[in-house]
Amino acid sequence: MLRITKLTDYGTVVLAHLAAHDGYVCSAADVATVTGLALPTVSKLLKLLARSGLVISTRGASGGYKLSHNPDDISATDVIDALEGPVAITECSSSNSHCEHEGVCSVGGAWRRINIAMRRALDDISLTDLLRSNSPVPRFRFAGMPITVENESNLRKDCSNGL
Amino acid sequence: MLRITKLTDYGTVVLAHLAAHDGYVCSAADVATVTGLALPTVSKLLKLLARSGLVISTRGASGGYKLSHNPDDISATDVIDALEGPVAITECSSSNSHCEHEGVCSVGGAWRRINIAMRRALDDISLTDLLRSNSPVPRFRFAGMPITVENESNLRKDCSNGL
DNA sequence: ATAAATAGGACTAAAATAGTCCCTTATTCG
DNA sequence: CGAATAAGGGACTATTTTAGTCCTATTTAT
Repeated sequence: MLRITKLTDYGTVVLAHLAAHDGYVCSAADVATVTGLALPTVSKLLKLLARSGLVISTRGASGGYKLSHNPDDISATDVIDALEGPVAITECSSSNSHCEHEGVCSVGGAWRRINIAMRRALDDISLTDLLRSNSPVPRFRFAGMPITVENESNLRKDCSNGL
Repeated sequence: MLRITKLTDYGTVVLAHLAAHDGYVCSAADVATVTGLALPTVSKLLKLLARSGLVISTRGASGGYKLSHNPDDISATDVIDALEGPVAITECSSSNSHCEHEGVCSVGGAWRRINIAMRRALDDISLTDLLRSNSPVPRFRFAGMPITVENESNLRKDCSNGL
């Protein structure tokens, strides 16, 4: 569970390479050679990353990619969203799906709430954090269920935003 | 991303039913009828939950299932582990797999560390929390990267334990 | 004995992921 | 200008994971 896809993992490697060459454009071929990943895969990754604005592309000869922001300003959530799209933790949690068991479901979106909370936690992890090799295990503290209940409209807004 | 499977979601519904009938054994058929889930599916879920010790089964006529512990003492991690098995956040993060890109991987298990941290956070969420309907979005605080680096043997222990 | 249950596993179908390839468009450089 | 380089977009296949069903064996109450 809580699995990120291989592609996201590779994506982080690719971003790491760009971060290491801050400011300089690198072609997909360069990245593939250095990272040892297959070119078509790197190509696909960079296209996705470019589309979501994490990297800036330059077309044509001597073109390539570079990070659009400082690694400190790219969050783990950004990377995941770019490469896995807005996916929900459960079927029912995506805003426009309707669960056939809604009538009898006694879970009531608990997992969805957890997912929202996790995403918020991941917002605070930057690409820099991800790259700091041998960094220790981060700490997420479960700060409990707040007293104030967020109203449903807030939840939905979160969901449509890619939870 | 961070998706739990449908089965885990259903599993929570099933556990909710058992929690609501605390102490009494319920047959898979009962649970299926009340929850509206298909019997074969409920059956499969309960078998898995029994195998991992979350529920206790009684065989034979008038047999069935009941929770093995108080809902307060069953964590979200328990449920996930029971139904999805020890799955790693990335390929490389499972202890006995070897990543073909290890030599050039500059990510160095960052996602794995995040996964470990998340699991720890989920340890603090109980089945009771999950069932409290309309409960607010929980809060996980990213408490940062600790100064003290956990040594590798500790990490491995965590991993083999299903990270 | 018989009926009611779980245990275990095999099996099929559906969905998500991974990975590759082809063609188009833009840009540089000779 | 034209050739080479590189990204953009999308289609497509294969693989893996997940979902869901079914069959047979075993256990236990009546």
